[in-house]
Amino acid sequence: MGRWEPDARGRLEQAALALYGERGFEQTTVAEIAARAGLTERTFFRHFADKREVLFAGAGSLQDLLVSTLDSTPDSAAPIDAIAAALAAAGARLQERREYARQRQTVIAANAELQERELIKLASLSAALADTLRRRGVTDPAASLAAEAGIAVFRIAFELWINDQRDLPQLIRESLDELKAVTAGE
Amino acid sequence: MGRWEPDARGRLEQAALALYGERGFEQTTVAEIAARAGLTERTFFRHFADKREVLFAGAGSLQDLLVSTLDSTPDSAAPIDAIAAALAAAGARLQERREYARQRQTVIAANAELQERELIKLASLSAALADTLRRRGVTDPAASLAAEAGIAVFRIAFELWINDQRDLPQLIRESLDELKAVTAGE
DNA sequence: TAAGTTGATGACAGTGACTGACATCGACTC
DNA sequence: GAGTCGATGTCAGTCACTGTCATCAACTTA
Repeated sequence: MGRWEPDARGRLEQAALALYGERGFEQTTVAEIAARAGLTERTFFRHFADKREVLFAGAGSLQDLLVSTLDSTPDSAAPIDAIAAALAAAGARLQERREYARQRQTVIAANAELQERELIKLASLSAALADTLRRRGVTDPAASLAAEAGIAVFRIAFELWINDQRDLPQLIRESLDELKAVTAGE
Repeated sequence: MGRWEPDARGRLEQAALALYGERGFEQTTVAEIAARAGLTERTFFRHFADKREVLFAGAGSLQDLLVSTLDSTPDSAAPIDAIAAALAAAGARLQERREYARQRQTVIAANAELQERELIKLASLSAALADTLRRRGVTDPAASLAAEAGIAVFRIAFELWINDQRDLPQLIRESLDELKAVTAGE
């Protein structure tokens, strides 16, 4: 056995989610999280840039999945449909950890600072999707708009999924159809 | 003359924007802002909830303008078009203080924390617009989607406006047309 | 196998954002 | 003239976050 218990990072993530759920984000100190994980406050900040980031560690891999799915979508698909397909794939991945996602979302919904962090992660996803579209030859502002609209669709569908029990990829497709109906103008 | 110089809040806003522009947001302490305004740190926090909020004091009145404009739009207009009209009105107001808006946006663009705050303000705008649509009888998720899509249109148009010299309400209308083209599916 | 290196962690002091409690004092009221 | 009020100042305290140096098991290399 090593000098330390393994997976310090994972223990910190678990301890943080548990404590944020029990007492709330603001009422939890980083020192308490670290203590529950058997570590010190200083070590927490070596693994996570700040107190919020511990809830968003998985965002990077989700973004990778989104981009690679979008990249492997045939160019024949319209940009907004290609994005929706990528979002549906990401949605399927999220759905595998429904209980975790729900618990995490409850914590985020209870705190404005965490919502801010979530919004900037979604904006980062949007930027990555727009970049990928541009590499496929989609010009701006169409690329940015398709990405932003896709993220909007995802947000709406995700919110429905948290409350209902329905299939997230399906909700994403339905939300996209709603958006198409809403924007079908003049 | 009163006991204190007038408009302490306004002086704090000016001092903060100037200092954030000169040295950057992180390199500026609240004590420095207060000193430049002839006040103390404690007084800063009586006027603004935190160090970021001093840049977002005008968000409330912009939201009021948006909502009242949307409220006075005839029900015959499609939801997305009513929202675009409200956004164009808000755009016209922003355009009256172009240089201020540009300076402020430069500061925000240079700092992730400020971008987070801006995103949650936009999300709040979106929620207010969706609420207003619901009061007009638009059902969800169409109301939320129209509001989110509208905010996406606004973001894209605003970014173009900062860089170009073109008319912001016009850019908003053009971005909406782009969105309609992008989402015109199958 | 002894010596050196590495990488994750601990210990500790320091800065700055933010808060609560209390004091101050000109303006305004009666 | 006494009392109240509202904006500000003062001060002590908590906690997020950072820089620096020490520790020590595992790994490397001669």
